[in-house]
Amino acid sequence: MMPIQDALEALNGKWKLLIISSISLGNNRFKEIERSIPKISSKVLAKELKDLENNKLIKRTISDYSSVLTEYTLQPHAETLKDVLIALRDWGKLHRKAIIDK
Amino acid sequence: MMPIQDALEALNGKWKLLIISSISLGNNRFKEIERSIPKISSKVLAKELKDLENNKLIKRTISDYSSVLTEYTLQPHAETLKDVLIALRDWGKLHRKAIIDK
DNA sequence: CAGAATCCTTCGCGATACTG
DNA sequence: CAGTATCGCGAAGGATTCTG
Repeated sequence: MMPIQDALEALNGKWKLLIISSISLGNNRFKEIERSIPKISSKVLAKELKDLENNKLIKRTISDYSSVLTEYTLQPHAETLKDVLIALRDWGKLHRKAIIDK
Repeated sequence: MMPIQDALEALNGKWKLLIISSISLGNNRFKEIERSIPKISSKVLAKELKDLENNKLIKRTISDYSSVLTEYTLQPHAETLKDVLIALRDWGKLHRKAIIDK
């Protein structure tokens, strides 16, 4: 039971897994991520990115003096989350069939 | 992306997956579930159980006129969530090692 | 572009007490 | 036992504006 609780705590909120998924799909810039996730605001995105960075799930790299080229990449530790994402995505499809569509 | 969002929406909050996990471990009565999840309150549990029922993830069965024998069981549709739970639990262990312990 | 600042509203959730 | 009823706080999140 406890490991699940640990995981849920690190991934709390409705955004973190989506952000990780987005980055893993090749969106590495702030605006790219923002555009890839419908309805997220820049404020929330900034905050979630910090959380993820603190939890060592992503890495922030500033490769430009003017900070216009900040990039976010997954840490190895987040790579292992892909199994979760896959399972979640598979279930999401089933769920949509079962509930949302009729 | 969207299926993940669907899944996250159905499983929102920090309790639903824990509840499903608990039921899958054999806790079928209200009090059993409550006791198995540290820190959850009866109010929150009642509300989450309703949500899960509405989403057809669990089934509520009253087998006594005085409602003292209510039981909660997983719907087939929730069984497919076990892959998510397994992935999450595996990752939770890693995460604990990586972050929480030093 | 990549955010920070501010203001404001909603909501998850806890605490406590009560009911059939 | 299996919940319901109230109260209330703090955090999450939306909208908008601003900055280097």
